[in-house]
Amino acid sequence: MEEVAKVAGVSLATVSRALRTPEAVSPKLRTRIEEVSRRLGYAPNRIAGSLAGARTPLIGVIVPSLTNSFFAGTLEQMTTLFEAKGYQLMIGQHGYDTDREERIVAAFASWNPSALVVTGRAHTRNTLNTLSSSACPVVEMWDHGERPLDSGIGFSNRAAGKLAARFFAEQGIAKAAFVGAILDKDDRARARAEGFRQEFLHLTRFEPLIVTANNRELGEGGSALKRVLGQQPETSAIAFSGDMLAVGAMFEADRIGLSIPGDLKILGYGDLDIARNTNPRLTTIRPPHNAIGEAVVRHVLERLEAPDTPSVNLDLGVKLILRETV
Amino acid sequence: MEEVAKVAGVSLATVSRALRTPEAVSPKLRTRIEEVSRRLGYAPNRIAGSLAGARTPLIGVIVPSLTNSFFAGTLEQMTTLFEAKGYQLMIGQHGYDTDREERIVAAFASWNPSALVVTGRAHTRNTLNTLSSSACPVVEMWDHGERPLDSGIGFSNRAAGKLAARFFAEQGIAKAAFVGAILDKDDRARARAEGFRQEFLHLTRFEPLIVTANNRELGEGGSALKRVLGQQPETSAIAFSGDMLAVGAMFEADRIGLSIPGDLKILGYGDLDIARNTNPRLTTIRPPHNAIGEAVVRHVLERLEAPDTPSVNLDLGVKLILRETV
DNA sequence: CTGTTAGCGCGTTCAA
DNA sequence: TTGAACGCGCTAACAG
Repeated sequence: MEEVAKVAGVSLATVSRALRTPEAVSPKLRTRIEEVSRRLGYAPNRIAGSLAGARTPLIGVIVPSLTNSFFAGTLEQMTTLFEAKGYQLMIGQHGYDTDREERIVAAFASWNPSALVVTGRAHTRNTLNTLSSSACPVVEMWDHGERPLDSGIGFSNRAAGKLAARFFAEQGIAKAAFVGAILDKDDRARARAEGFRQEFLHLTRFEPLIVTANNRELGEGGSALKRVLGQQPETSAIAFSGDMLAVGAMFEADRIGLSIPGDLKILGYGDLDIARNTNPRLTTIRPPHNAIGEAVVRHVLERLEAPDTPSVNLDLGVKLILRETV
Repeated sequence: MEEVAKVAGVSLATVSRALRTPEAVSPKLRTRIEEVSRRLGYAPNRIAGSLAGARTPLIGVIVPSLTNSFFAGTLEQMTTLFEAKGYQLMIGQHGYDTDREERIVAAFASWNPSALVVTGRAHTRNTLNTLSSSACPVVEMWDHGERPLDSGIGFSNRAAGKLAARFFAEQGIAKAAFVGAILDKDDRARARAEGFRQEFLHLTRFEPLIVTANNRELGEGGSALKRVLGQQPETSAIAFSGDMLAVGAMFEADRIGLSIPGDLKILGYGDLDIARNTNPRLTTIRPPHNAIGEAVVRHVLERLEAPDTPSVNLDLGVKLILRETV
């Protein structure tokens, strides 16, 4: 910056102003400075800028997994939208480990970002402390519940589970099952499983079978199907915690000669691209993935532009996408 | 920090040392300072630390897309490995737009990170300038070619395309096609397409049909199949630039009553989880996804620990995974 | 091993 | 509209 100032024949302060708040500098100086700094390939040091300015154009976002297409989609969307406003995303990933989340939140907070976005509502006490003592807007996304720490934008996973149960119950199904990936770690999947169980029991008086899959990938769907059929052979409908598991089960059903939906009804969750293309096409529950990303960005930007904007707590709801597997 | 120093009865420098280089402080002071800073909930300001220390525990990684499972996988792996060494990933995503890449690289460089990792070998002149004038190790990953800017870790996509062509040619196929997603933007897919075309022509004297898909998703695989069959009805083998497209084509083939591999042979690329589970199981080419992530991390850490470590240019190769669709 | 001191590169007052 | 000066919070020399 010193060099730019020297070449342009102005002071450091003027260079800073020309680049940061151009309207506060006379047009001729401004263009000269801009020209010089371009010619010299000057790139301001953001570290110094942030230290002096006490604000960082950084937004911390923490998700459980980058390979989960929901979070990847939300992140891709948020990256693009925030980038357009000059903010940079710091992305963290904790693999459904709340202790790791704690460390990541602490690390992010120490960059004092403009906003912090975390996934879900289950955090350690320390995470909560760090989050609430950081002087920026905090959004808990992908989950809806009472009293978020600051703002909450998501939907009720429990309600999504209930929706599935109600749908099965209305079809007169008695023997149902829910297959969920890593239910011990993924609170959202667990909430869906619990909602399903509770509502199905309530409506039909039958206890559904709950089976845990070891991951959310296709192959596990096939083995989970075998386990379900082993434990409860008369099962006539299965809800899955993810479309990939459901599709894996469809492939397996095909292999063992089970027809869908005749012999077995299958309900997915996620409405991934694949759900529209299987044979038969997969009936599934669609979470508001895009709406979440957009709402988070919109809300954060509002808070940043008008700091007195109040927090929100939004339930964006889910939708049943009726296709051919039920 | 001042408060911690006061309460612990030491100077600022000692607090800094106790937290940064504990071995340089006497055990009793160290424990006292650690205890006080924990009690006070002191979190060092990384911005200030980086400005003073002239090093940032930040590694910039730029990929074309977060929703592409390859990059997501590599990122997930790199996040975990780097985090264990105290580095934080800054993740950028440019959507196959080199101008956007240019802006992201510039933004990242201005945080002066410990290392910069970009995807591929095609960059704008400005990107190249920024990259080479940044004082940190630079890795171009996922692509292999001559003379990387600094280090290169990947494989030859052209060779992957040739492998597919050779495989088809050996089966005595005359009418083949290559379906690639957004070939106009994705240089790696284009390199595979070109390698395929060149080698197939060379070995069989037949020009293969090259078809561009609009995205890399399943639905497009189905429509691409229809287009291929429309333009070249006798096609007996198709290579795809991604497994998802291939699976979409398999679903569509099923719908129109084409048997695989009898009527049509299908070759994927990626060896995603789904490839092991379709009926029939998908024959595919596996890029060294995990090896890339590991090699990048290992190399960067070496360079960071021993700055005189030389650059590398690694070709990690691909592998044909023989299953049932060819 | 510990304290004192001098910046790191910039944004932002305050005067001019 | 511009320039001089200060300080953001910390680390790294240096001296003790």
